[in-house]
Amino acid sequence: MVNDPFRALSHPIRRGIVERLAAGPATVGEATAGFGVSKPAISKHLKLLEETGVVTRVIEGRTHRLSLQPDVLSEAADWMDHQRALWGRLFDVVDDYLKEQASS
Amino acid sequence: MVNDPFRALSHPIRRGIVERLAAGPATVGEATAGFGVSKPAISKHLKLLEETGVVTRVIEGRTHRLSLQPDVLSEAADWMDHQRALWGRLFDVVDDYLKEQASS
DNA sequence: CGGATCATTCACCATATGGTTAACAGTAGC
DNA sequence: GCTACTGTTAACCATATGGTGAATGATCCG
Repeated sequence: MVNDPFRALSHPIRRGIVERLAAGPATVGEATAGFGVSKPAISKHLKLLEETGVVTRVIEGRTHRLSLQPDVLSEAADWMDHQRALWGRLFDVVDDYLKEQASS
Repeated sequence: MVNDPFRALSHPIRRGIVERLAAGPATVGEATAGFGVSKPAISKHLKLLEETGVVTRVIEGRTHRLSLQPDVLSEAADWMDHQRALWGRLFDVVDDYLKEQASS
């Protein structure tokens, strides 16, 4: 995981931004309104989202248009799916283990 | 997202631990061998995994048995799935947008 | 030109994260 | 009891993260 999308998603404000961009591209103002932090704070979150490749930016005049980069997020989604497939079989294993403990 | 599983997954060593525990419960030694960091470093990662609820620990004699807590990871997996469902429709939107730009 | 708007960078601060070595605590086994 | 083993805690350090107010850059519009 070169770009570490999980690092990008490890802060609630950044997840909020991703949620809004999942509905389609938006400007910085649109994508980040109402988080209750200052603009420099927002700028830093956007910088990290860009560095990790989760978001791309196109400057249009004085506004910046942000877009989600699905490929990078898919890395994270795929990893999660893979793990879930494995731990799905785990419920039984844990069950067995607990029963074994209870009977000993 | 109270326990912030994404925070737990934001470090490669912690993801490595989760990957191993996805195959079933293991002791600290088993789950964390070969990461090339000291034992205190491992202890800290485990502490965070426990605090976020991703991993639970049962002390058995002098070893600690670690287990994955699927519910907490499911929160993250579900969020990712939800976002993916949304951004899946986005490919077309982005396509349209790029075409519009190219033709203007 | 001059002001309003969108957003960033600068300088600064506090806390979190990630790592180390050394010491400690508990358990197992001879 | 003593030693080996499993793992944590303590003390420390460097860097990253997350926030602020003030200043700056760039564009749009009257």
